[in-house]
Amino acid sequence: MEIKRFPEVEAFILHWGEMGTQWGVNRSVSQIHALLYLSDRPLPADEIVDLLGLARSNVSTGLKELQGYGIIRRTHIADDRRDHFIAEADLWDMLLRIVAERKKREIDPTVALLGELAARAQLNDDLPKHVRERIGRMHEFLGTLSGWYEQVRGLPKPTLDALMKLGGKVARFIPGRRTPKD
Amino acid sequence: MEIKRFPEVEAFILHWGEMGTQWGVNRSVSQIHALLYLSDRPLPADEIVDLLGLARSNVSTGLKELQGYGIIRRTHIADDRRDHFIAEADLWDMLLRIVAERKKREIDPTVALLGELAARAQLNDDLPKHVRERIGRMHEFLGTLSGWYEQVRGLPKPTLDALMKLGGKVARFIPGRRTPKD
DNA sequence: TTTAAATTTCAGTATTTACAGAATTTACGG
DNA sequence: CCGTAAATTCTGTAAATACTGAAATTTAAA
Repeated sequence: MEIKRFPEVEAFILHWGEMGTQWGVNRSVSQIHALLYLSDRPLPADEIVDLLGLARSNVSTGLKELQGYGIIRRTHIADDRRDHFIAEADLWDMLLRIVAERKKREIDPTVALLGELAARAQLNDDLPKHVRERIGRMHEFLGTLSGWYEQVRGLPKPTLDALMKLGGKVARFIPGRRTPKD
Repeated sequence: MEIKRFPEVEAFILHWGEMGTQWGVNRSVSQIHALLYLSDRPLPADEIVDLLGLARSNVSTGLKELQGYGIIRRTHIADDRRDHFIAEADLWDMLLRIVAERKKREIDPTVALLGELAARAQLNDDLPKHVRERIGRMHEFLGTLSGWYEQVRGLPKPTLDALMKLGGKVARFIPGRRTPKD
């Protein structure tokens, strides 16, 4: 408790906030997330307001956004009407959820659009061939990447850890590879 | 040529621009990138100005930013003083460069900061144990992820393609795995 | 139910970011 | 070198985004 008083905590929260803005996430939202990540107990909105110096309404919106990502959840504390919030503590879970949500919001619609464009491009004979080809290639690339993520997302955490450690060495196991050196 | 006249091209550029903003990239910058991606010949800044309806200054800045990412390059055309620009056509190259640059700009500094904080946290006895632990865990996680990317980035494109196709099946090859089903 | 606390929505304001146009610098051809 | 075209930097303005405080709504305990 009184977690915010420590300069290390302060620094972490400020940096996480800046980080967020660079990736198109509202600064308040990522600060709230940082605070909850470092807290070992669920915090009510009021307390977040006090600790971060934000307006209550702002915190409310931020909490909703973080719940949308699925990286914080509401809990309840005995003899307290207020909602309390706690962050996902497992970093794999956190990352996989964030990526999944951004994929859903941004990549999936993009793939869908590219699919339509590619289809329309087939019918339009005026369209230069290289345009048709490049839209098609982007469509396929993003689609493949999406499919790959869907699969990887389902792997158990220890497997993900192992794959990380393996790094570039996974290449060894690809069938029909020319040079099995690296 | 006259590439911009086609509705499919228009749609692609507009969508790519919106996409950019969602990831913290300036709309003009990503529109310029989209245009160059669809163009089969290098374009001078003037032409980009005309096609996208942006100010010359804005295009200049955007081109510099894209060069910073390493996903467009300057070329020269015979009997033309002006710089011309062409986009990386290979999508693996494009993606790997973008991720590498964002890693350099955002992740690496974060890992560095977390390292300092973790070190400072060791000395500060007042700091709650769980805070120390969580900062440390985040540090390690992002560090591992970074190292993994450095390795994967170096793999040849066909290998990357193969890994994509393999999807979750790579898990099979992890040594000492309990259940080799999926 | 009633009432009060808790939360969310909304509308106005502030801040940040993007952009255009002017001014300046750089690079090239003569 | 000199003059001109091209490119960049800079400054003020416009647009988008974030944020607050007040009002409205929801929730839950009495």
